[in-house]
Amino acid sequence: MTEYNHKTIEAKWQAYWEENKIFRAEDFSSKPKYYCLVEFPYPSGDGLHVGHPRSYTALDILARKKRMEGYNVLFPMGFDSFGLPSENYAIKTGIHPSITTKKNIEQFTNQLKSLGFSFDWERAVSTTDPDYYKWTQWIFLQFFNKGLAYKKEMPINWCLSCKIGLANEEVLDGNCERCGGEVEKRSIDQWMLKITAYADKLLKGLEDVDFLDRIKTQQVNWIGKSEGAEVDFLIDGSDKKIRVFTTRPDTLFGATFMILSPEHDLIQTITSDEQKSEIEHYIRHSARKSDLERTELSKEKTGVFTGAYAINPVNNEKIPIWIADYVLISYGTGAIMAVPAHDTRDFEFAKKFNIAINCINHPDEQLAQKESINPIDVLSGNVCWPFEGECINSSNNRDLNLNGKNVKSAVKETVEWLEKYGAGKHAVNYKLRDWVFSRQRYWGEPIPLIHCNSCGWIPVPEKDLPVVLPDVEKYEPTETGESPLATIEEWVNTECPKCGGSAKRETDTMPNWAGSSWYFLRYIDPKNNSSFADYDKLNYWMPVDWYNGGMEHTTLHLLYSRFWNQFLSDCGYIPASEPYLKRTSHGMILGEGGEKMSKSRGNVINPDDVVEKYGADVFRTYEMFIGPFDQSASWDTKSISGTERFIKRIWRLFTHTPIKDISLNKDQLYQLHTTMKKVTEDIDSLNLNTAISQLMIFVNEMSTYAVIPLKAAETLILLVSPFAPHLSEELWETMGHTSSINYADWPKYKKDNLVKDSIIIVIQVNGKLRGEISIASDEDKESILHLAKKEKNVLSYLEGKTLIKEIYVPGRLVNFVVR
RNA sequence: GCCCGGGUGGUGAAAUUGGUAGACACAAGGGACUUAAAAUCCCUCGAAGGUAUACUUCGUGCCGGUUCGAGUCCGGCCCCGGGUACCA
Repeated sequence: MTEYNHKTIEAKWQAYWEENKIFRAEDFSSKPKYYCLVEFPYPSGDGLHVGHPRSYTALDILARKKRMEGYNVLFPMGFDSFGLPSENYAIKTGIHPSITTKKNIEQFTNQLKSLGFSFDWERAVSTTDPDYYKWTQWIFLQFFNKGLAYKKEMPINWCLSCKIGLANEEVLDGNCERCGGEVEKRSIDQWMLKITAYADKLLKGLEDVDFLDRIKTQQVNWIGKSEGAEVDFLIDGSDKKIRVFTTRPDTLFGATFMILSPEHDLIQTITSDEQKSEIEHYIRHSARKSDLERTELSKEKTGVFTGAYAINPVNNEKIPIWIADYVLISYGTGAIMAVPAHDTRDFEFAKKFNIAINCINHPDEQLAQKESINPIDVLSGNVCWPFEGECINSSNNRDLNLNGKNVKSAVKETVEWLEKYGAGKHAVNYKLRDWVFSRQRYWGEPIPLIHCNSCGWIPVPEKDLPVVLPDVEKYEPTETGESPLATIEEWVNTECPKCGGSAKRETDTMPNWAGSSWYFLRYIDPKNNSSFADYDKLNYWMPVDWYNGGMEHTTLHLLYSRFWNQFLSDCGYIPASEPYLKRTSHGMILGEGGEKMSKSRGNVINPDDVVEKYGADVFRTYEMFIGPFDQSASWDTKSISGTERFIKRIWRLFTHTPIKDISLNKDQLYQLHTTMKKVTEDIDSLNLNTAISQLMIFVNEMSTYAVIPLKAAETLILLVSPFAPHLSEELWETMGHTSSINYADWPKYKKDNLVKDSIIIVIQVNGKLRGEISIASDEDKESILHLAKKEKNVLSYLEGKTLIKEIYVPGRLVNFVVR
């Protein structure tokens, strides 16, 4: 037998798998289905990063094991190929993004194939493929038809020197990423998707799925549901009202002023003449502030008095109305009632501008002590108390008396009172905002709408989809901030599908998030021309059983794709409302120094080099052995030799030691079945580092055998096969098997074999280790205690002492408590 | 500030969820084979004391607690990483 040569072995089996379509997922198979999903990559010009295979290898291992366990596994791969780098490259070089994209996809495909992943390549999709984005556009039209897509004026990041709209990730520290120039906010009409209509459903859906807790928490926080009340304040000397949202209606008696956001539309109406110029100045000033400044300068509160007063509905007191930019137009109603005694931000503001602070909530004594706050200071208005307490000074002569009540019941009672007097109502608010779905860019899916002056916005008829991206010569957005598509007159000018009159196409394109919001559905039926995917096939495959991806996608991508799935499910196109049963996230692979890999740091590891030198099997095993899957890990070139030795040791074991069909002794059975159990369970929980270490233990053990029992050899190779599939296929074949190891039965351990003849019992005296004894595994408690007491070192600790207690933990230890 | 993770040898990490802390590896040191090197194999490897592979003490970020027994549970604190940011 020759030396281990990864190049010939890996090439041989990769070709075999492809020719024999070993990993093809079969629609409607009678086997139970299992849908394994990894996030598809953006095919960047840099090629595959060593971080990509971490997720792919882990789920590949799972997929391979599931196949061996008799599942019909769907494990697909595709490309999220719309993206800024291709477009920026086109702006620089004039090379069409589709050419760059095609080239990059080819490179990625080759790289992925060289790693031996068991993807069903026949189902590969690419979001830039018109056959794919036809359905992205179609889904958008479903949103439009259901009234969930609407146009609204929204700010974009505008680079003053490039004259181009920038994505948020292209703005670095308030400046343009490529020219370093100044970036300002500019408002333009943009398409929005009403994800807020699904806020509750997205929240509720989390109850039924198995996501890592921290992922659930992130989703919950992002949606940010808060309950409270909307309260109307009359404006003194006007018929207008200011509506505010508050989570603490119980503090209404402590409201001593109001604040409108600088963008609030009542400002012009209510501002007094003498305050007008100051107000206008403040509005202009805060509009010019970038997002960065708003947050950086967040410490110091600013604001201006409008000259107007509002009437507090619970006590009819006149309170001043201010404007301040710490109140955001995008949250709630863009206006607040300020209760400085019980809100830290309002407290800061009141202190700075000398506004009254009325304490109406007596701190809970215990809590106050914990927070080291003296209630006296709160009562006098010197310290803010935003926590739990008891209402004081909170009653009026119209049946509202909150005094003595805690926060919860006071909130309830106030809301009831407000509703009775028509001054407010129970309300719910979300941090989640509607999704800005327009980009003024070339390289994205065209939004399939046509604007007609007489009919308004009309969808492109389904038969005319996809609206294909036309060729352009220049990829830069225009002087006006419109998409480069706007300059192609023959494309823009079209007929109204409804009245036949002249009309114009929408020139905005969709964001990068669009294509990835439903790709897991297209894998199920990637060639379908009449619908995005066949219902029966969806019914067979969905939901995804296990979805793994990066932690960086656990808010937006996860939320967006759940939203699309829920929506399509509500429309009756998909059976299940939640797309993913289980979601995990892997940690990043960092450079050797523990820093992020980047060209500028010069610490980038190219997976091709590793495969060339060590082979795919070593690379895969190394990445799984590197550390706990959900935590980040630093690449360590030296450590690869550990897994390299492991792989080569298996090869040598099979090629240099005789393998005979002899039975295993009791100890060998114990070792084998312990390994079967550990590896099986560890793959199921993706604890792949410990699965590998158990395999190493077993291989080390087998190296001491003079003759290897056939059963042990076969079982080992089956257990290793998901990790090192090429090596395993090769050895499986040399052992005389004629069919692929991929469909061999996964080994099942027997409990009977997990017992050893003799075991070691540890003996402690007062909790300290003093000795150990070897006993038969069925030895009874009495004789174990008896033997333990006789152990010579233990004896010296028992002599002259009184035995108070004997503790026996079966199969583990004995502890004598003495005095 | 808030919400998550995490802190264990020189290094990456294990630890059956309260029961021998450091499995499995890397690095290091020593040895075997070899003309030599690579590869391979064997031994040592938390710290201190001790001739010792006897044994003892200390040791899982820090302080305290619960327990026969704590890396693991409870209370308080410090540091590191990620997410988020005036959300009323």
